[in-house]
Amino acid sequence: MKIYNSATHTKEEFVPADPQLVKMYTCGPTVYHFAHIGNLRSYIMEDVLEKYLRYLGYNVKRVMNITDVGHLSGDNDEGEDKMLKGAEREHKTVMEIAKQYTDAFFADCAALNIKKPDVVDPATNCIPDYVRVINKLVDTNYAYRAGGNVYFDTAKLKNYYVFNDFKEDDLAVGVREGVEADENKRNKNDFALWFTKSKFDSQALKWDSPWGVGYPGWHIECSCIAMKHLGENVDIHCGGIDNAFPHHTNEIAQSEAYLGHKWCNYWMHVAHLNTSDGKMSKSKGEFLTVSLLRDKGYDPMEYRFFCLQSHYRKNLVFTWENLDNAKGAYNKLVQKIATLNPDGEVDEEAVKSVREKFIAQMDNDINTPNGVTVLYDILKLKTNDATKLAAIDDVDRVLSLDLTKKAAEMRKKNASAPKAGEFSVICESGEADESVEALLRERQSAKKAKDFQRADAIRNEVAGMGYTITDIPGGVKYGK
RNA sequence: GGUGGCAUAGCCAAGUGGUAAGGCAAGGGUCUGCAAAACCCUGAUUCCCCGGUUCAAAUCCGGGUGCCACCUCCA
Repeated sequence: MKIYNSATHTKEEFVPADPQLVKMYTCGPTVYHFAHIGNLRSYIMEDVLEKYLRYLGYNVKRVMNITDVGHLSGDNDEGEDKMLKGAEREHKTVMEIAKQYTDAFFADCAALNIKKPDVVDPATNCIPDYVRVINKLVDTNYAYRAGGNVYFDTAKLKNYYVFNDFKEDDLAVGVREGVEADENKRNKNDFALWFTKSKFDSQALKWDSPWGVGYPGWHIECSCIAMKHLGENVDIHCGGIDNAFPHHTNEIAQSEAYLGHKWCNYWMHVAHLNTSDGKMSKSKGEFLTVSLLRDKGYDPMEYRFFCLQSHYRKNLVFTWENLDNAKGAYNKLVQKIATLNPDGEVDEEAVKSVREKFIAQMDNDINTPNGVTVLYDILKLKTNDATKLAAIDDVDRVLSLDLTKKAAEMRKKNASAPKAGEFSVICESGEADESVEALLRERQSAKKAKDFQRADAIRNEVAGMGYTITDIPGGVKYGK
């Protein structure tokens, strides 16, 4: 498999250090609020990567952190910790907030068929690891104490800027308003490993350490949690593109300074889901969550399909119109699959050749748009339906779009349809409505009597109530 | 200001030197009392612009233009 490695800016053949086991690390969410669907885009694409590696026969150990400490809040920064801010907003403790939104995050993931990583570890669970690593960094002079805090000295590294060709002098500090340079830092991009004093003193969770009571910096979390569960090297580290600098850059700096050797071989960064006016955020515009999508009548699978139709390294613009486009395409696809007859013998050779085609596409830097196209190729195949269904199931182990499951549901719904000789009224979605059904029966009588004016009038009336109706052989379907 | 990325039909989107996949929408047809659904058919002389390399460029090179991201935290 070839994958684009942000660290080298090229597509490279993926070769794990241990051919039997891929060690994968993913930056997890900060659990101070619900995830928005842009956050979830990254996790969907990383889920595809993980499942694809398994599909290829690798064992995968995937680790994810949960950030529940030590995170500055974003815009409107008044010097508060994000977690604390969430707690104040909802009149709960920080730990309650962490639990609530961790659960909400994994519920969203489940709805989107994102597999839970093999190991999930909250940052607050790993304090001794941070202390051990920071201690060594201080001993080896990679870190220094200043103003009560411990900082990493980026000048000690030959190649600090891994992902971007930055020159330190050109970097603007405090590009946005309200951010002041930290006087304690020796170099512009030195970062805190441990705080005992910061511009805000309201941090709720604090721990004892050799440098005083305080809490860890954000970057040290991921390095230590990765080392705790994956050992001294990581094959592939994933995250949103916004994390490349400084977060991942800092992870590399501290990990390699601590270990004394190369730490992670491949870096996968997922581009952003934007709205028409830029980066999606929780505070700007509509707060787009999985539950909002559901409230608006979208199935989470439709959103997953929307994401898969686009390449992970390309910005994707979210508009309701674009989502409708994906919704239509997804449902049309399921509908086609629902017409396939599952009885019959599977042609294993044909499934194998579909598999090869799918691998050829996905091997090229996880090309999911082409992976999805394979589904359409399958439907056009000159083979029996059972074979097509088997091929779809095989590919869907990676895409996880619940295709045959949804198709079976649809088939079942259609099976409850009209019995011969009588006229059936079938409610497709929403609550069955007696008055609508009576109207539809009246429409049928009108049609029989060739009173089409009356029949159309009834259709308009029912449409006015928010229903769409579809005539089918022997009956009529209606739904919201 | 610096750095990185992107620019392909109404929309989503693949394609990294050999003459523009796929999907959605739209239009036409079949079917239907009319619709809807389903099925069939129809799309870019051209890939942001201008130069260059080459027998051959959407693909490579140079120069523009536009958009996005990062440089406080963010997926």
